[in-house]
Amino acid sequence: MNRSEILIIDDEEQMRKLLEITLHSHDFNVRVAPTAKEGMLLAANHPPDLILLDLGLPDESGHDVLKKLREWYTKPILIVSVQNNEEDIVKALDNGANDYLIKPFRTGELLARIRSALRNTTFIGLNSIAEFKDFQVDFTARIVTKRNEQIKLTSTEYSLLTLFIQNEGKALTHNFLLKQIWGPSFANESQYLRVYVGQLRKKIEDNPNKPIHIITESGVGYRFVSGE
Amino acid sequence: MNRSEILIIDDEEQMRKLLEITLHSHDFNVRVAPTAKEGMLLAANHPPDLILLDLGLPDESGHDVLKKLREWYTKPILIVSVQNNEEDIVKALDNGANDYLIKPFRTGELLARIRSALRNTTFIGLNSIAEFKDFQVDFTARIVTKRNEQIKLTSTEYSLLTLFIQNEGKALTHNFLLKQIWGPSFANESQYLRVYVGQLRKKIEDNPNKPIHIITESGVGYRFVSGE
DNA sequence: CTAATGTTATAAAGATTTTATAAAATAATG
DNA sequence: CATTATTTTATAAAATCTTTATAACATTAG
Repeated sequence: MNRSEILIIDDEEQMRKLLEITLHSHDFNVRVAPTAKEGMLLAANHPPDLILLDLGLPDESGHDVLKKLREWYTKPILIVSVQNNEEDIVKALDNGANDYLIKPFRTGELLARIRSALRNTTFIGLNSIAEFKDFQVDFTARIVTKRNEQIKLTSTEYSLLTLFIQNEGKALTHNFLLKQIWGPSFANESQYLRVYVGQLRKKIEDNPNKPIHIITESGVGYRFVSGE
Repeated sequence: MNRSEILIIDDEEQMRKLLEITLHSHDFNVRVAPTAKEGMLLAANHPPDLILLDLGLPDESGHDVLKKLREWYTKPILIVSVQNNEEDIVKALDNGANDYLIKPFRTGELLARIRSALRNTTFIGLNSIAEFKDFQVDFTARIVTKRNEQIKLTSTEYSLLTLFIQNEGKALTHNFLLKQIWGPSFANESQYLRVYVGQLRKKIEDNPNKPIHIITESGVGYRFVSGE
């Protein structure tokens, strides 16, 4: 349940298949795109937890795709490329890539680098658990517990909660939350947020009518506070 | 200036020198340690912003050093090793290393990977706060505090206060304030301003009748002064 | 000094926007 | 196909913003 989503943007049929099978067998949900255009569209409409990006795409330079993604996408992007020259590597890393792997790569290493990158965004540690007065979140196991009872969150609810916890104390605008969870094209769908904040409150707040964790900032957005 | 500090733990004299010179010439502050023991001591006494760790140390396995460091050290650790086998790489990454470079490496790539690793951690927790004698504003969290009590401002009130603070000391005309907050078509609605200045004063001034921060400039507008 | 005029302050009523919630319709998943 | 999740719609409630009314204050002319 609640697997991390990975988007693969690569034009080689064989490579896509290999990656898809490998990742799927290691408990990731996988989406694939053979072109820059499709990749960016998929990312925008359904932001994944991590993107594997090939530099050699048929319709657009991978470097450009990287730049465009980084205008709004904040989670890890790993480059997977046959290019083994320093110029490409440095350029990609400086444009916001989190890692750069050269094809052909070792499967185990790829998986380890993916785990490492995912860990760094939730960044609290190797076995990270966020604890609050009345509930806790185990980021590595993706499990939310309230008073020792496990709570079932849908993947959207879980992403939203994670985003809130990562920005504890800060007021987050509707715009920001929508872009991060649903993608840039959903920036005006405030109603989505209301529905999901409501569902989250129902699940994690003792009294959903008087929330102590997810506070509404009228006209602005929401703020997560740990409470204590 | 504020350069990032990097700790190098490597037993090869030549490698240490090379890294030290390279990093120093790229505006990093560098400390070096030739052994695991010295490295961990240095890290503990003077935590750097990033650690470059060689796996082949004379006194202790690099993997063990990594594990021990990760018990408390949360910033990036980059492995630099001659070992090019998958087992070592996967083990290091899963033990909390942020990256793994194989010697000999390309200098430009190393620097780019260091920049990348630093980028992913440094943006956490740089918040700008404006402090005044009796109240303060945290712009990143959007929190206004008065004598340690949090104050609730509506979004218009907050915008107005922000605008005042940004132009501290200057007399701001009605026209300017109205245009900035409500837009150019509201330039004549001075009454709006009176209402909102009144509400702001009630919330941030000790004595709203004798304001010390938001001063009326009759016939002109208002002036925000820090007061001390 | 007093009245007249222009400016500012404050409370409160009315209008609008924003938010919460349930529930139905649609889509995705296994 | 059955189940679960997401999107969409509808409506009630809450919060905020706008507008009005009135009072207070200051300045200047007579």
